[in-house]
Amino acid sequence: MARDITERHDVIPILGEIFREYGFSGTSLTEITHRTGLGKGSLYHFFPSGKKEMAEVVLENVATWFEDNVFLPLRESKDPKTGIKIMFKAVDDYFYSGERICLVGAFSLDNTRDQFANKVNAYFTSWNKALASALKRDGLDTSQAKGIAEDVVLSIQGALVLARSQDDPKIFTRTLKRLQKRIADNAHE
Amino acid sequence: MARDITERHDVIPILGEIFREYGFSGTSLTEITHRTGLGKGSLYHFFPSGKKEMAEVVLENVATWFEDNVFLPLRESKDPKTGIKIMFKAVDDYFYSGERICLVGAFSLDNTRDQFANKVNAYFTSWNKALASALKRDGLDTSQAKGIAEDVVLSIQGALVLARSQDDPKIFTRTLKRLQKRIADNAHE
DNA sequence: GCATATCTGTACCGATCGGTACAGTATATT
DNA sequence: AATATACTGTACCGATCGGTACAGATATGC
Repeated sequence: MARDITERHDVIPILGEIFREYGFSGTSLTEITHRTGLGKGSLYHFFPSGKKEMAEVVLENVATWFEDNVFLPLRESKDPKTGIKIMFKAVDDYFYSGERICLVGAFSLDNTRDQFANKVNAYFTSWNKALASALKRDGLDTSQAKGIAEDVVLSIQGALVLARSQDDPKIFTRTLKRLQKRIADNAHE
Repeated sequence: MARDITERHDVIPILGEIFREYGFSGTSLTEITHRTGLGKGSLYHFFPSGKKEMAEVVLENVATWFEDNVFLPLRESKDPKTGIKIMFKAVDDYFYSGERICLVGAFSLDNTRDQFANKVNAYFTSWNKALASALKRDGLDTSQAKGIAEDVVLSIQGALVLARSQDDPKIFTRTLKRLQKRIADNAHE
């Protein structure tokens, strides 16, 4: 036996960055072998079903990260305001203040959308619901909470697209601030 | 001589839809020959530089459509409110009320971003500036106008991403309404 | 109707795609 | 040390990639 799971685990973040850069169809195994330092032999040992499995694992990895660091605090923080604060901090960290794009967002525009539809859909749904629940516990009525949650989630995605296209990460950080203010303004009405 | 430019012109919208569906790297010439009904011979007659030229032409086509139907009204409508109204209507039409994604947005997340960076960048910059100018003429100060313009443009992009991922176009139409209301609320403050 | 220019189908190219086969090497267990 | 299991490098596969060459069809101008 050997390092087994550990090496596989180490490779996942690298795979994530590659898929982020090139998309699913744009990512070649050659690129993967170069960046990971692993030959095809190792790659197919760790991911017997090939490229698709790699993408699925990466997607799951992203999902659990957000579950632990974003959705859970939103749902279960004693003070919902704290949960929301944690969310914005985590999001800012995760996307390197706008220098990194959202893998899930990228996959949802690709034709890969069909192949990974469930996971992509679940990611955004979870986020939306978790945020809406926090907003409700903060005193907003259901429809208000849903509306603002949707607005926030979609603005974050849009900000990432725009920041990328303009090569200006500040668009992202500005947007995050604007959204936090919007939530604060809506809360004490 | 023959139909010449006319046929080439007819093919562009089809190319646009294909690139929208598959992204740049995901689109194959085989798919293009199938959907357009043109063989490689014709394709390379009309677009001597191949796939990249096709994408560039499509991108230019999108840009001029938005210039004519969105940016120009925003900049030059006598009543800025009318210009903004025209924008929202045109955007709703263009994206089939959320059933169609933004080609430019998709390209800005792909690795193709590097190849088409200028055009992608220009598209969003023009939109932003045109909308900000309309908002200023409507009485907002410069920084307010810039902020709201950015917010609107990025929200539209985000709404398209989310609508696609959730397979729910209503997210898009809802967002458009919300944005119009936000502009109206900000105007008479 | 003949010449000219425009278009198009087909066959083909080298390169690269994702994926497989498998012998060989490392690592652990006993 | 022997054996079993986990890993890895390499050679190779058929399919498809984007792109080219070019002969033949089609249309236009005169």
